[in-house]
Amino acid sequence: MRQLPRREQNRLEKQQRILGAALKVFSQAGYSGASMDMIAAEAGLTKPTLYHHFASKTDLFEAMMSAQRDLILLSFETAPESDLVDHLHEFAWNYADTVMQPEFLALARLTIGEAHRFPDVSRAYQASGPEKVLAGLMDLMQAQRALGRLSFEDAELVAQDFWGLILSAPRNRALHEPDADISQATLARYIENGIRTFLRAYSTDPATDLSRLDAVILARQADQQAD
Amino acid sequence: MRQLPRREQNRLEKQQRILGAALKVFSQAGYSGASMDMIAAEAGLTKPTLYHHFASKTDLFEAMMSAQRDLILLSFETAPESDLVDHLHEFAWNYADTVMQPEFLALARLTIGEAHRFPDVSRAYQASGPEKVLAGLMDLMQAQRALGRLSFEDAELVAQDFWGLILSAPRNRALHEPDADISQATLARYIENGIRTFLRAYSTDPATDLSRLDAVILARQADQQAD
Amino acid sequence: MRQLPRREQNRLEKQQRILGAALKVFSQAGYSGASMDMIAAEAGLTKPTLYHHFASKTDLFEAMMSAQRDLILLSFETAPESDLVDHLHEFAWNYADTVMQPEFLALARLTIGEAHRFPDVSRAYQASGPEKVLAGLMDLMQAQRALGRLSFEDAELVAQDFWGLILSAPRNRALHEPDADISQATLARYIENGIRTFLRAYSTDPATDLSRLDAVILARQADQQAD
Amino acid sequence: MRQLPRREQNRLEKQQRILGAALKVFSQAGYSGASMDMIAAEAGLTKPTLYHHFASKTDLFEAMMSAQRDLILLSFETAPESDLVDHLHEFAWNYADTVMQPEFLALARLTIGEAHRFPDVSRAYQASGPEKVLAGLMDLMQAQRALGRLSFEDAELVAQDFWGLILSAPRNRALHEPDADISQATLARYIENGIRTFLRAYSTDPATDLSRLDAVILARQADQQAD
DNA sequence: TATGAATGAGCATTCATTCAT
DNA sequence: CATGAATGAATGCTCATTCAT
Repeated sequence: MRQLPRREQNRLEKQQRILGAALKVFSQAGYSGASMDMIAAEAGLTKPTLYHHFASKTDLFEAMMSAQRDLILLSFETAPESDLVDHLHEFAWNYADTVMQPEFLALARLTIGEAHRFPDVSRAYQASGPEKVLAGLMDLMQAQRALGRLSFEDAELVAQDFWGLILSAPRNRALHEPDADISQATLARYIENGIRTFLRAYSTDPATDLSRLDAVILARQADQQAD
Repeated sequence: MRQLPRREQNRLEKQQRILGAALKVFSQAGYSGASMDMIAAEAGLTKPTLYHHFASKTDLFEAMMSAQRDLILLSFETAPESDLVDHLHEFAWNYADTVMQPEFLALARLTIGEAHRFPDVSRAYQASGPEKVLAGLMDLMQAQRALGRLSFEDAELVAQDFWGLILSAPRNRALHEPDADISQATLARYIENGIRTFLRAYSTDPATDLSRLDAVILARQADQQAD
Repeated sequence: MRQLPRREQNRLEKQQRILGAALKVFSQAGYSGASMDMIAAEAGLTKPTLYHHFASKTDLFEAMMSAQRDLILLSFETAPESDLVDHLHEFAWNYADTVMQPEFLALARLTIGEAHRFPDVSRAYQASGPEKVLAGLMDLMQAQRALGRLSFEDAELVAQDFWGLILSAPRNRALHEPDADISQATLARYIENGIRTFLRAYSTDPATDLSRLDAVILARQADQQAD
Repeated sequence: MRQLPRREQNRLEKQQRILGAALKVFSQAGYSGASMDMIAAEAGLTKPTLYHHFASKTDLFEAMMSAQRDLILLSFETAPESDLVDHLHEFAWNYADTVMQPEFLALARLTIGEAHRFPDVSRAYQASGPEKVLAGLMDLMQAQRALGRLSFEDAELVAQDFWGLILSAPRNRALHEPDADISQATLARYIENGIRTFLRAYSTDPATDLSRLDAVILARQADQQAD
């Protein structure tokens, strides 16, 4: 398909390797704590070669962030489900699985920690990550309202309620405790409770939806044990 | 009351000054980006004097964090209200006013950004901040359940739902965008919506409580305009 | 006439371009301050191409200096005048116009500044510039002595007196103040005074020659205004 | 007399040592060619200590130049002589002995070579060196005119004539050839010829003055051999 | 107890030069 | 022939930390 000349391909490969090393080192040490030497060593090349590809430390940082942003965007491709509960459940887990990955959390810590130094980077990250998700959630909510399954006025607030209910607690803990890997069980506890609370507040038929939720949860548990 | 010898008092005063300077500089530049020179200059003394009081940069960082933690604890003394809605509303605003202050946010960014380097500090911060709040919220929830005003099973999850509903959205945005000062009006939008959602999900008498909420909100608005 | 194969011609053309770029960059930044990157960029080619033509930075510097020396030699072709005063006046202006050009001065500053590092280059420059001029001046002086117009013993000293009288002051200033462009009027002041002093000291008929000088000066002024 | 606290004295001593090292290294290698490491090594201390005393390379360069300028000013304290010929002779040798010293020449080469990069330094050097001398010379000339010994109109031009006659030739050669140490005999040849030419052009009684000059020259030669 | 001065190690960045293509 | 990419060695400058006073 793509037929790049070998030169160009080599170049891109190497840039990719540098960006990967930068992600790793910056994530672990922060912007100031990371040194170009560390990144070069991690990428397996010398410092001048690094500078051959990226003109400065800030440039490298911004390029790495920008590249990560593109990856984030790829991560949020939800397969839409027709049923309300299926849809919410699917969305929640899809998002949680993405966002709770260690690399993702490390990146978020980095962005937050360097927000003062790189306000633009931080804003851009926010725009292409969380705000993108919010937009997806709003679509979901409005679709379900159109089907008569949800009842609300302000789609944005509803979307944010949903996010806050399912993920804010574990993500906050994960942000502050880098070593604590939060188990799938713990995650399930928050997510399932969050959906339940959400349904009680917004569903037009909470009783049916809550028992449907129990079924979906059981199905998922069975699925997991099969693996 | 205080009967410290003048020597000791001087010493404490100076330490306080150093810790203040450290907070300011670390918040703005991060741990690695901050230099002992900057902190000494900000505190108006020389570097060796700094080292006389704190043995190393890490020590100073940890001492500053510890001191801040104590201040955080002081901040969360809620005046309990008898009525459910009053109580939730009071709690939400009390907490929001504390937690959304610029210095508080800067500190949170710092903790999160340095979580890799100082896992203990970060965990301790978490324990004395958010977890303390959570405990308070759980008490509140259980008291209201005892009065028959709320209906739920797991107090911890309910407390976390409440927190996620009222503050996760604006706090997240504030963490990523250090310059965006979030207006009281915006904050009110999230908080009021959060309480409403919460009542719909957990109140034993949502209709009454929601109209009570409207009244409380109006009262607050009147209060604000009086100032 | 020129029957070089096109290859060779191309090669020489490129070398010329490199030498021009080197002159410009070295003049502005000095030897150490200039980088091969800057020179390559100025010449519009890549570094390895540069190294293909010149084996090292020192080589390039020396080649450039050598080339400039050849240009200097071309510059001093005086049209001899029969009359003493005409001859001195002509010579003085011819020389001044050459030597006070910005590029010439920049080159002189470069040679002097790098005299420690490149003593041979500096000596060679001296030999093909100033010493060449001095030789020409000595011829002039001896010719005029043969005609009975000048009276002296040591031709070299007389030649040097002449040079010191007409140009040492403005050239010294120009060497130290690269931005001060010395006007034609200022130059005229020094040159005319220098010739006058010279005639008073060495002419066999000062009165006649001095009034002749006034006439020549007026003629020149008229000439200038005609342009 | 001077009673500086030992601290301050130590500090000044060390600064002096640094400035001396800077003079040496900058003179030999030029501004760009000199490194802070070389200067620190020459001064017998470490780089950070250097930076403790001078905030940057440019600062150090400028401070060194400024210090040298002060030394230059000290060098030109002529003991005035009553007789015209004595006075000129005395002045010429006093000036030549100062200006032809190797360190002085090295500094002049440095200033000229870096004139592009440090125009202010170069101008300041010019102002406190050559222009100071010129002013002294003008005073001398005017005093002698008042005594009826010289005849001229423009004192500045006369002063510059004198300078150009006695020193421009050897100084120019010395600037371009750092290794060629110009002998006292050579210097004498230029100086004595220069004064002679000057007297022929400006003295009101050239015959008397020229024979007086011969006497002065012989006296000097006798003096030299006595040493 | 507080300070000015010192230092070894490290930092981002650049340089002259070389090599595979 | 010309180029993009690579590198070892500096370069200017800063840092956390220590010591003499």
